[in-house]
Amino acid sequence: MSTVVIDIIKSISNISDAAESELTSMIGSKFVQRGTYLLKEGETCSHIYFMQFGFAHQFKWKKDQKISNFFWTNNDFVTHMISFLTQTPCSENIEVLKDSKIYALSYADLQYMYKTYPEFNHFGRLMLEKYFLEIAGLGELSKITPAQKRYEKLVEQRPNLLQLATSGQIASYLNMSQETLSRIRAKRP
Amino acid sequence: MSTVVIDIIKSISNISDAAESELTSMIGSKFVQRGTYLLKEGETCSHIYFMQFGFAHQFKWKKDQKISNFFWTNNDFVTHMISFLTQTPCSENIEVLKDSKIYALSYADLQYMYKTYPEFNHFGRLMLEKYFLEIAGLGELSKITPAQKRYEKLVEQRPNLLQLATSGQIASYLNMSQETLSRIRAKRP
DNA sequence: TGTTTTTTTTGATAAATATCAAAAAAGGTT
DNA sequence: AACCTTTTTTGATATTTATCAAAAAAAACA
Repeated sequence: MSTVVIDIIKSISNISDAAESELTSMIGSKFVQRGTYLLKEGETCSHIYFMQFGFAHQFKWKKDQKISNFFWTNNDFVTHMISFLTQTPCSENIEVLKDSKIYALSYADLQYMYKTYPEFNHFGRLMLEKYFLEIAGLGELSKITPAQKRYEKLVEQRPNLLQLATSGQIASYLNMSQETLSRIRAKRP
Repeated sequence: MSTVVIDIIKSISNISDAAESELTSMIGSKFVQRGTYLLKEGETCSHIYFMQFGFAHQFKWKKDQKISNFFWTNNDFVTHMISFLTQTPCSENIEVLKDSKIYALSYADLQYMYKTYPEFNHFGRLMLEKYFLEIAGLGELSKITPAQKRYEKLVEQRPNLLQLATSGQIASYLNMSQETLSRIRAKRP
């Protein structure tokens, strides 16, 4: 019995039949609806998720507004990596924004896999590399000034985000008010 | 013959004698002087460095000014991780800011180690985790507004940086002009 | 110690962007 | 289609911060 996520894992790294069998029993798949929280601020991130399809973001409350930090979509590994690695509480939320199919692996199970099947560290390393590249270039983006260049960079680097996120989410991600984003978009159609 | 960096690696992960012996012959140590570039924009990052002691930053040119993105100091792994992982050119520079002692491991040698000694992936995973935590929270920091809160957060999160970096470097890191930083500092002594 | 050079601070002004408020447009619902 | 709700746009103003210029302070050097 092979799930999509096991196939993904096997495409990243060879694992033994024994490891595959254990993993299969550990990894739960589920459909999650828009609006579901995978993580709330104050909690310690207990799982790493693989998003087969869907859309989610990490955000922080600022007054009564959600400020998006990252977005994840098809074939992304989703987690609050700092909280997950250090097993300490985080101050962000992860919310599913479109109905999604995800697979979940708990921190404890992952540690068990590393310990029991040392060769699984190869997968762990590559997963971390993939996650790293997913979220890379974020610090860079928010430093660009003025606001218009920030938007242009986003259009260049993550055009698909423009289809998936609302303009309020994009504005918060780009660290500008919704009105400023609207004005930037009005300028060059 | 054991160097400091081999001891560090062994403290992170057990490696076999054969792996240790090969590693020792691969890893070159050197004293690098203030002003030395470990990476220049346009280049592909070929090495991962371990900084035994010293101080370095990653920066980008903006007009004729250096804008700092990260800082590294004692016991940090230093590299342009995106360029290193993808082996593609980067648009940033890594410059040593204080005389430092570093150890260098090339991308090719690291890949050889992963391939020849699969258990070395355990170290690779933990090194990546450590690097990840070093640079974490950057995207977050630069989104905070107003400028004063950004500074306060830095004081709280990386107080040692205030001793190591010049105020021009800190201002560029916090995405504000040197004058603004000066005014913020004048307010609360 | 005095002199030069660099860095930091201060002041005045300009530019970018946020905020508030209202109008317009777009989407949903019956 | 008509109505309601939400989102987006537009306008006016206020605030934040950058920029430019000069003074003051600190550091480097003779």
